[in-house]
Amino acid sequence: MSSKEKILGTAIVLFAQKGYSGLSMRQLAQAVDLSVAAIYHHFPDKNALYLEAVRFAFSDKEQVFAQVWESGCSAEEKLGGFIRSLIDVMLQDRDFHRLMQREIQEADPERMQLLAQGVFNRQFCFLLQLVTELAPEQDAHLVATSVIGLAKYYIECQPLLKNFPGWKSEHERPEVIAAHITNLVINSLKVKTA
Amino acid sequence: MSSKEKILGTAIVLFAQKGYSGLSMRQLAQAVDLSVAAIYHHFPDKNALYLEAVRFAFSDKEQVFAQVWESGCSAEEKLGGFIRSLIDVMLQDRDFHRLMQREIQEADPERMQLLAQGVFNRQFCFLLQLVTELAPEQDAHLVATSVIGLAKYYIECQPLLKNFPGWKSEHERPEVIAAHITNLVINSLKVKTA
DNA sequence: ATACACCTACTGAACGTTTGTTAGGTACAT
DNA sequence: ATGTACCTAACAAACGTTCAGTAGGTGTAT
Repeated sequence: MSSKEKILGTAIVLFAQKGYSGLSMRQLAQAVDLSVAAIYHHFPDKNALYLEAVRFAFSDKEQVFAQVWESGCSAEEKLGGFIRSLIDVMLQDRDFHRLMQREIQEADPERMQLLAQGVFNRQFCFLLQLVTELAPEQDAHLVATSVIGLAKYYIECQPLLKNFPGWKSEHERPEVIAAHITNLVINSLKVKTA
Repeated sequence: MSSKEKILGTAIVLFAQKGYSGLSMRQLAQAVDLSVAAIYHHFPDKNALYLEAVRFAFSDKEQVFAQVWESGCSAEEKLGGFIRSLIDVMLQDRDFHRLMQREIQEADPERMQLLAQGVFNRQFCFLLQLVTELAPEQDAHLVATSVIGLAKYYIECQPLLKNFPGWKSEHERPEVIAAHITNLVINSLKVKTA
């Protein structure tokens, strides 16, 4: 692995942990066992490094969902598979997820467009298509958004949710969360809406 | 309004905007038109100021929902009213909402407990009760969580969602979001689950 | 083969600025 | 006179950034 890749990989983890202004170039340099100036040899400044790290983290998430769409399952099963994959990706790559969260929080319009078009567009379109197939009379965008929102919330709010009454340990198992969301959405789609 | 309250009120807004390490004591001092030392007269250090600001922001959200629970509506209508209030609160007090998000992101277990018990407990219990009433055979915690998660996601991801295909401008109107979520959940509850 | 030029990857030390924090003092209440 | 609220000015430390320099590899002319 090249130094540049090592810097980017480490930067993802540390930016996700500490945020942009929370991570100093010296801390990053120490973490990759290089001098500060060596980082400046590879990147013009801190901001460019951050942006490249975000892009770097985005670059390998496409193929996880491909097998869901390409499977010969029914539309309902595909929806279940997608939800399960979504949760798995978020749970496995928590650094990526946290970086995402920070990006969304900052809500820079330009970067939001980059994110939507450059990263998630394919998956969202597939999901949109699936929802339309399952319930043509519903607002597909709203439903698709709900699917993603539900999955996202369960992952990121788990530390908080644990402290509410009614919580069970099975609620942190991905298959339980996925099954609940899938049920919720599919049941809702079965009922004709005004 | 006392200086201390002015400091806390401004700190909430600025911490929400820039994060803990993103806001310097000098910036805060300038924003409240005081010297840095004056802030240190009221608070021992930056961390204590932050914690007190978070508590300060938490202190006035209880009564918004009271009228929903105390209304003589049906359970279904109450759920709709709760969801609508939830969205309104989040939209109106975006600083509070962003501070919350940052807290959740940091996920300090101790603070999560403080949040759950000291701030949201009453509302969550009411919601739990409502869900149990509407669908006794379902996992009330999971359903209640879904309600909150859906509302939260729509608010915080709107800048991203705008860039996906199928988005309509009506999707940012609180009554549309509330109606969609209410429909989704109520429809789902009507169907008996395995 | 060898000297020279040139490249990339990197270092150590320093630049000026900003950071959190504090000491000492003033103005004005009680 | 005692305390509260605030100031200016300074502290050391950490910050992003730059600069001169070096070690090692590669290609080229002699």
